[in-house]
Amino acid sequence: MGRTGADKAGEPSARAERRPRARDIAELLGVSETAVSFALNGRAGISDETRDRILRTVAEMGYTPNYAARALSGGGASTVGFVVARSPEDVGSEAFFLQLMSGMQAALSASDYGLLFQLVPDVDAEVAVYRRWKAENRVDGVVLVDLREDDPRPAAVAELGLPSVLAGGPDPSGRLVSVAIDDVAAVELVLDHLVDRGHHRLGYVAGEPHLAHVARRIAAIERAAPQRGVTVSIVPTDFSAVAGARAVAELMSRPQAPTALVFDNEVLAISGIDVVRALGRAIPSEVAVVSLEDSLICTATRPQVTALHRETHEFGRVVAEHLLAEIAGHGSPSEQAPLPRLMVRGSTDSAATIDGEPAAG
Amino acid sequence: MGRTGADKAGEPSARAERRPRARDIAELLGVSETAVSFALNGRAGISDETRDRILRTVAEMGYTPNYAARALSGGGASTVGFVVARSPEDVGSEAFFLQLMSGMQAALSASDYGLLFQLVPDVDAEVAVYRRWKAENRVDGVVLVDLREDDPRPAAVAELGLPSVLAGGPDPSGRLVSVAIDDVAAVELVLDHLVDRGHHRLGYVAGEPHLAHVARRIAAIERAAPQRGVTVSIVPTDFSAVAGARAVAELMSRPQAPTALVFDNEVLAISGIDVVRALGRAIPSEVAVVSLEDSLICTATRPQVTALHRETHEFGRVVAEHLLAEIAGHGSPSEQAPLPRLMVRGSTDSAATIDGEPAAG
DNA sequence: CTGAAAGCGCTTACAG
DNA sequence: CTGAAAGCGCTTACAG
Repeated sequence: MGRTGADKAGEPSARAERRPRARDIAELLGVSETAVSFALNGRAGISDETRDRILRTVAEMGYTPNYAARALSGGGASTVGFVVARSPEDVGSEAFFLQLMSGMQAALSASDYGLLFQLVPDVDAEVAVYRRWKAENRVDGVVLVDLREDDPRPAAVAELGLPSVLAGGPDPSGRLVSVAIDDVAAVELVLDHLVDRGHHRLGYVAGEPHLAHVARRIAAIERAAPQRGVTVSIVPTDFSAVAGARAVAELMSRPQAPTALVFDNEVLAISGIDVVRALGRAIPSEVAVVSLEDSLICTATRPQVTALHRETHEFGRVVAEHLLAEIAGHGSPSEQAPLPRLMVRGSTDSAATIDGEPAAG
Repeated sequence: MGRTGADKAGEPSARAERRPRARDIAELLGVSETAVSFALNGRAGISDETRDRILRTVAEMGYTPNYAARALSGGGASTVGFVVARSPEDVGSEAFFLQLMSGMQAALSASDYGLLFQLVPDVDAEVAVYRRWKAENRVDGVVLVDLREDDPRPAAVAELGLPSVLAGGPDPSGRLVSVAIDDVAAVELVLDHLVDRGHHRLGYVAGEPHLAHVARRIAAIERAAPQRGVTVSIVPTDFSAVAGARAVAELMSRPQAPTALVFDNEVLAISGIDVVRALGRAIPSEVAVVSLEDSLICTATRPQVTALHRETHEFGRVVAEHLLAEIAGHGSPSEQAPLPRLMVRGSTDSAATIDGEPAAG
């Protein structure tokens, strides 16, 4: 290997830029390898002066420890894992995941952490991945999403002793540290907006109710609607466009049909809008439409769709920072994500301007 | 560590499910650790019978080698790297990346490979990541996307000896193995469709021309249009909605305004459509619209947007398989991705049905 | 506070 | 064809 191998193979240059090792730093400074390791990992047992000298040299030489050696000897893996249990199609339609990952990156690369990504069919496979990663010391922690009822993951990561943060909590069992989303306040924002515009009969086309956040939204809307003198009919779906269309057809055929429809996400919303149109009802004058998720899709329709907008990139950054704190052992308390903003567009307000167009049109 | 540590800490169970090591297999079978390693890595030097016995036991026990130990001792890292050099916003709007990754996963997890993902601001940062990954033996290979002119990456991965595959080639320099996209045929598909519908004056709102695939599309359209008696005006943009709107405004103000507009992607298309509408031109009767990328966005507009549709998930799977072959040392020849299909929708054909709605409407 | 030594679990020359 | 040994670059008891 190393020199000999490189020379034999006639590689680029004789003084091939071999990375410095901890031992090189130690020899250079006349200290032990142990001292270098202690300095790097913030352990007690060396003088402040020695620590400073070492850290300064490390910074100068741009030394970073070999991750494989660390992982093998029980140190950290400098890697965070992110597993998503969805079918490829479901995942692909959600810009959410990529934005979340890119936000996580912002925090992770600042700390020289890598992000190991995996897509699996279900949460049991997800747990199996965690088990393997833990056994191999392959990741230092994981980010969880899409918590559902009877979810095996909180117990699994606890048993494995795998640091983790739930993106989009809270965890009802209270076991997971989370960056939570205040679905109650978010739903109230939507209701107030609709009540303002004179709506008192709502239809809510929900997602899969065994997902924790869907259940929370349903509970929130059931609680907030009566307080505002609003009646609401809730139809759960599997998030598919077909189910969304069917739900709207059913809602609109009722004797007291709703005057406003709230959709769990924008895919449901666009398929619902088609049905409303096919029934000959005008948007927003006869039926108002709101999506609880925002994306470019909401601005592609005419009228554009009023939607709750989250700063997902920032959300991801905060999640990753919590995880890093968790990994470092400073337990970070659960936190609330900033409240989403309601982007008021033409589907609830005919006076709204089209995004990206000058007010004059 | 190990037993002692676990016992002291009072962990779950005395017979904590310690993973088997290569040595355990060797002892069980009465062979040397070397033999196990050779069997696992398909190296010559052991009898077929020994190899079979080892492999059978390995399968029975579900043994997988510790990745960190392998990486440290110069074996593979069982990991593939994927770096995207874009701003977080640009990446988030492209379902393409997530679908590509999910397709790659399909091939990778079948071979127990992980996917290390990183987002960086530019290709120079990307090269720096490759350099570090290579020095640490952290990945066995990488997937490249978004090749541009004067791209430093082909030379860099070659110099580093880092196996790599270009998703969406070909590489004009011919250095990279690629899964290429036949932009010529794709563009011809679009032109034929438009000529069929009687269009002879085209406007092409292109992306950034220093991206290789954009340059290829521009060249293809410049070549194919005259062959069909079509004139085409090309306006490059930076892919932003604002630039798209400006391009359309400019094109439509020309004395001989185009009767059909082709957009490099759907984000450009939806902002272009707004401008066409604002000018009072009807789609598709006065101006036809085609997007060279498809997504849910194209089905959210009215009329829906005719678009070239790729099987990105399958594309990702093929890319990953090429990379695995590359890593294994069986150089895999470059390949062509299957031709995209043209999804004919209302923006070019008023008789087209709306996706997801029964023909009756 | 410091240093020499063992160990993590593999791979790979090298000698039989 | 096989086995004993060194080495990858760290971390961490353990003895000074």
